[in-house]
Amino acid sequence: MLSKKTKYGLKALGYLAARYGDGPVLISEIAKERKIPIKFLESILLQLKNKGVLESKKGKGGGYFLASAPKKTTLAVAIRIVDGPIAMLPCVSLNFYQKCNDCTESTCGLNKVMRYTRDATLKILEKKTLVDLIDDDYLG
Amino acid sequence: MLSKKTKYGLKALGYLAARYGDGPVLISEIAKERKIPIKFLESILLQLKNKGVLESKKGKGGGYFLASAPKKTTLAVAIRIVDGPIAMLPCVSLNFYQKCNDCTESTCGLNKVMRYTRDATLKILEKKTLVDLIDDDYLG
DNA sequence: ACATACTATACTAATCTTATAGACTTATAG
DNA sequence: CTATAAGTCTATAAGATTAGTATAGTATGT
Repeated sequence: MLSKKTKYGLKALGYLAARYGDGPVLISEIAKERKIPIKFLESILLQLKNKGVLESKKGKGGGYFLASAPKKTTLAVAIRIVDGPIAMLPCVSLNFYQKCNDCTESTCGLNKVMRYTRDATLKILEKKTLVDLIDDDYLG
Repeated sequence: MLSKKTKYGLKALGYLAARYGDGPVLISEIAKERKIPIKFLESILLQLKNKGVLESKKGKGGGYFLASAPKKTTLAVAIRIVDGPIAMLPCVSLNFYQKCNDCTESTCGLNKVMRYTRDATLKILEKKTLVDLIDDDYLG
């Protein structure tokens, strides 16, 4: 399961994707519209900014906005920033790999199945982008 | 990510699948062979027994063994018992569903993507069984 | 009886999750 | 040039979960 933090992050990204091109959006607006605790949201957005997905503008008229077009950021990238590994086990993670110290990966049945599952998941999450997070009822 | 507990559980199931038909297998043997803390493993096996995946025999000559042929138990079933939901969000979980209180699921972009991802994952985990957990180097 | 082996309950330390609070910095409007 | 809006940074903390340990109990086979 994704953490609530990650869910909040994705919700916020969806909102910013829908508002892409409108200039900076207030944290408070996102928090209110998506029902996310504002202080919690602040740290999530900051994290996404530090990783280059978002940009921000300080001061009056400031806020957050996507660093690039919504279709440029995949969900795999977004999830990895906030949640960490996408794979079900460290020993099959591409970006957060950690060696199994209790088995031989080349012969491990579990490893094989989990690699297979990871590939299926990534096939989707690396194709889907922030565009796909925009709600159906959004009227821009 | 799956919890270590779940990984241990799957490892143990893989071991018992390889030993299917051999009669009861000692917890201590599984623990040693798969390098799992024995007391922790005990609770995992018990949980799998209570859910009908395993059976046990007490006393001398006792131990754990699969309740049915390895191919009869899917990984989806095993994972749900030890780890809980397979889906990435409660609002798209089939077995552990919880309503989203902050959005309308029918129009939510995130919901749609996560349902799609869940389906891809389940397509695999409901087809793969304990047979697939048997290590390549197992010589029965 | 006695050793073996699973069962049950309780406990704990560490970590992660989900926040909240407050001081600080920067930028714009007027 | 200053008041104020708005993001940034640091610290704190309750609560839940994870990963494991300890201890005593119950059933079984010889």
